[in-house]
Amino acid sequence: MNTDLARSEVDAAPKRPRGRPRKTVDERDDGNRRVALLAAAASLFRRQGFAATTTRDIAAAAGMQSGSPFYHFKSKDALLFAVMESGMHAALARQRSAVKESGHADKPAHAQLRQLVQVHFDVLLGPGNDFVPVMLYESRSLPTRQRKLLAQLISEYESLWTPVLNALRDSGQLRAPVGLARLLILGALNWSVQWFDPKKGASVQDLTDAAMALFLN
Amino acid sequence: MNTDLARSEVDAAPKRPRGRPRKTVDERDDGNRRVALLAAAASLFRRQGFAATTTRDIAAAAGMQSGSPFYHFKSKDALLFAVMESGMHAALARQRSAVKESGHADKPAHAQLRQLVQVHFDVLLGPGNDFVPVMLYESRSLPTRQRKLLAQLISEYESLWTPVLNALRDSGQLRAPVGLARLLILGALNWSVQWFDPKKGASVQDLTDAAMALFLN
DNA sequence: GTTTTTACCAAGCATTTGCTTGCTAAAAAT
DNA sequence: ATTTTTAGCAAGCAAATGCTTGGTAAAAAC
Repeated sequence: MNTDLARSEVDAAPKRPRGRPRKTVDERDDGNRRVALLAAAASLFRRQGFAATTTRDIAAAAGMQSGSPFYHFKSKDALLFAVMESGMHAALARQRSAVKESGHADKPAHAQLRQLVQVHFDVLLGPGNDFVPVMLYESRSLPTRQRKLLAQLISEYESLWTPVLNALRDSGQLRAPVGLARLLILGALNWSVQWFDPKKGASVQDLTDAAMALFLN
Repeated sequence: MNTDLARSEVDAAPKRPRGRPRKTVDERDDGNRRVALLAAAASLFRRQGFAATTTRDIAAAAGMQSGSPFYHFKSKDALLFAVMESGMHAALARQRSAVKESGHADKPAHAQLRQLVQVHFDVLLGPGNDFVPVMLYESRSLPTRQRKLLAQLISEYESLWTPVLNALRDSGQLRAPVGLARLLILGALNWSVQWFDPKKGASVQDLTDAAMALFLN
């Protein structure tokens, strides 16, 4: 019947929730429950993977009964897509504003790369940032159509890197071909999701320094 | 009752299969069916992920009925572990013999790293090499105990890289701290599983060249 | 003050899934 | 020639899973 991804996504600006409040009257707060579902799903998808996470798990983590998530999302797939899309939009926004700042003062290319790398690490490893890792590691679970929508966003994200890498290549600080260099660099960063542990020594700053030292002359 | 991982794994050297042959008498060949199951599982686990692959899928891909894989493997988990372990053993063997060759003639450190990188790419991207990618991307689906067994093998694998990286660091060709450099480099290589397409331009040689140019001065 | 909408819950249906059981025929061992 | 082992098949069970349905109390709209 309804081919939309979410049932309450028709209007872009979500209305205040008007239904039964969670516990007390003053606890209700704009779209809270939907956001709680997204966060719970992101966390579980990241830890266990999409296929190994049940909609019951997600409902329980958000303090709901097993059928209730389907009021907010049309299907489990739609929930996955919403997690990925919102993560990707947030990442794009952060990276764009960072590029604008660091590009504005006409900083050297290596400083712009450092900025891209640092924000990227933070998007992947910052506390509560499960959305982008889910996108990186679970996109094979998406139906083709939605995967294409995401590919568009990913391509926009990558296009922020290309001019900076081109400049570094021209100035001799980057010696690999730009296309492959971008894939290898992003791979090195993305893989950090597998091993990074904030309680275990290194910080995001350390990672950024090491990456810059590794990639540039 | 039986806590072994596989039912027909008690003796290390597998006997000739003596049961009903698949189609004709001359088709039976040492452990063929078990190996066929492993290959089918590896391929499906890689394409769809472990949790999204059913034991029926695997049986069908190996030309069996749905219950038959459980004659060869105690559980779906055991099948996954067998795929990973065998992939890791093969990778270790290939890398060890490569290191022995390139270390024997006292080659310079950068040539040794090139050898490591090239073999690593080949283990990940070579035709029919699904086993190691499955290990890299599905190990979260393993029970803790078996994950620890694998961690041991991974650590052996990484220990092949450390002396080479140390030499490069000492000679000034590698400027990042060795520990983080190893993680970042392996990440860059491992991520290639996500984007590499042999029909689409680059070869494993190209990748190796680009990686060397990127990581070393 | 009445009506409508929202945000769920309680129960359950249909299907899928991992795995088991009882059996069988060919091959190997004796 | 007889016995034992191997490599399955055919059928199905119990649990888990995605999702639906009918209802309901609180809040919002009128």
